[in-house]
Amino acid sequence: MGVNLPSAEICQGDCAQLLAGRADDSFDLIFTSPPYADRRAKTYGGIKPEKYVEWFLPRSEQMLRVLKPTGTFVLNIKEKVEKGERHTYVLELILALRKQGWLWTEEYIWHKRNCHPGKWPNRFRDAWERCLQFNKSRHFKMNQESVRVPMGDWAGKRLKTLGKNDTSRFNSQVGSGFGKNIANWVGRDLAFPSNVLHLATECGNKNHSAAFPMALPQWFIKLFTSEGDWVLDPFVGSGTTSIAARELGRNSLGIEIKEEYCDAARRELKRTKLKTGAKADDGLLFATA
Amino acid sequence: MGVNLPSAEICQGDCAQLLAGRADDSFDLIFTSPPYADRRAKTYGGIKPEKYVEWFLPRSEQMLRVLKPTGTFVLNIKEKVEKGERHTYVLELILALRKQGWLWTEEYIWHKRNCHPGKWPNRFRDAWERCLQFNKSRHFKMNQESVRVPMGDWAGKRLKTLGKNDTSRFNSQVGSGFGKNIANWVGRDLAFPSNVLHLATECGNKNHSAAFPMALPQWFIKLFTSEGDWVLDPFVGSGTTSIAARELGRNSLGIEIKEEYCDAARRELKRTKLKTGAKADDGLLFATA
DNA sequence: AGCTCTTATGAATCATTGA
DNA sequence: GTCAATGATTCATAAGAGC
Repeated sequence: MGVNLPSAEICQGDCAQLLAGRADDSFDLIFTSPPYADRRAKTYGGIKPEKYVEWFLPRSEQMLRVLKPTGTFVLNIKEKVEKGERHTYVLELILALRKQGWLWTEEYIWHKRNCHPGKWPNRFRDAWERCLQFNKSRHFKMNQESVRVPMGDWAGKRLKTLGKNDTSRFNSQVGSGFGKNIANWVGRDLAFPSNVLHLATECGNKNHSAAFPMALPQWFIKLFTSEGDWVLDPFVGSGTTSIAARELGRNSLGIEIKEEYCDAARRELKRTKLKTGAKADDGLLFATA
Repeated sequence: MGVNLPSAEICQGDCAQLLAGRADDSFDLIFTSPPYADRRAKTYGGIKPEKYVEWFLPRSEQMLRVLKPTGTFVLNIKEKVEKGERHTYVLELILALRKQGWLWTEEYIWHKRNCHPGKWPNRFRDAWERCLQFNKSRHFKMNQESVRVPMGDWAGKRLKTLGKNDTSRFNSQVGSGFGKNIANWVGRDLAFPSNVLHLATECGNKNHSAAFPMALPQWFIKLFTSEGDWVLDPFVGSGTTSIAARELGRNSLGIEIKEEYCDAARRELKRTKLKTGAKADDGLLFATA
């Protein structure tokens, strides 16, 4: 039993230390939402915005080491407002991570469909967060097909009768067959998404208030890993990333410094739905540093 | 005639020089979409990404001077991809503008509902651009009520067609600036928007193909100015910002280096619909450097 | 007027080819 | 070797034509 089941490990401790004991090139995806500056003050000692980059770099250095060359690092983050201004520590972090050896491949926008209510005289509600994609190499794994979305009625109409536009564009090609081109569209009812994700925040969740909805790590896990791959979240909080990984058949390691969050994450993981025939806690490893 | 009409001036030349002749503290809003690095090579000589900040700063220095203390500067920009990475010149520009004395108040996201098609092995289509808000002081003018939208899914549809409909309905002048049809909604629940704007690019428009839809400057003009205020676009292109300003009863100065764009902007401005009784070209000033 | 269907095209990006 | 030009790929929207 459990041989083909994904393992899910939750470790209590600081990822700066815990990752040091892990092997090089062992994870396919790092997805995380680190404690934002000045948030969770009790947990990480309240990182000051001015010290944020300095605090982050030793941790991202370990992440760079344990990530496979074809792997991806997705950082969900948003700068806070201080004295009426957006703080610049996220911009500085991006520049610093590039200096550390990361490639800044892309910036996805998570559009929070239902963002926090509130009103201020000088700004509107903040309805988006950054999902920064970093890589070790330009040649990383990406399963675009796994996140395709239903298309408009464009394709069906288009295929009935080809417009002049298609014909003329096609004619500009030299020496390839018409059928080859149109074959891409036959039976196609799914379109590739863009770099803007529309996800509602999960509100009204009693026990654990996660920083992001399950759908967020799900999307990136599907996109950047395959079944059996390894997912790491060095600031796993209440375990959302680990649960998403487990449900998708990926192995995972979640690191969390706060004991209560670890407990919550482990509880939730045990309740995770698995394939028929598996015991709920097969493959679960709950080590403590 | 024309006493209460907004003036609209289009000047041909480089804003670095032309702004030098303008008075301090004379504009309420600067809205612009500068030539992106390596784009519009024929017009601006194709600014190299590495040189972008250096190229921009003398111009933004003038902007800082001519902006009123309560005014706002909105910069629509997006970094290009180079060798598989997002370039960092926009991040560096934000940091440099702060050093120059600007406050980075907010970053709005323009979500392009119809972004450019295409497929690549390592990224999805780019569906968003930055609208960076900068100020001279924490105490700037902001008319939040002017951009409220009805609650429910009607809001999305309304925003989508904001440009065209508002344009044709403006003659009916309602204090809200939305046009008469919005009057139907007076008394219903209006909600404040968030910092994510959902607007389609205007494609398939033969006469003037603007980099951004009319609705984009319209939104910021309503938000950050009142009737009779002064709007500046130092890279006005085909005149979209100036037209939006004029239709909303704001005075405007548009600067554009390329003669053909100036001509197009002037043509469009003459066609702009105004309040009843006004001659179409009342208040228009088409100076050439 | 209100539909449907046709057509054009947009601040794109990457791999390949040629200078 | 680097760098510039070209071709291939792709989808949401609006204008316009036709009914």
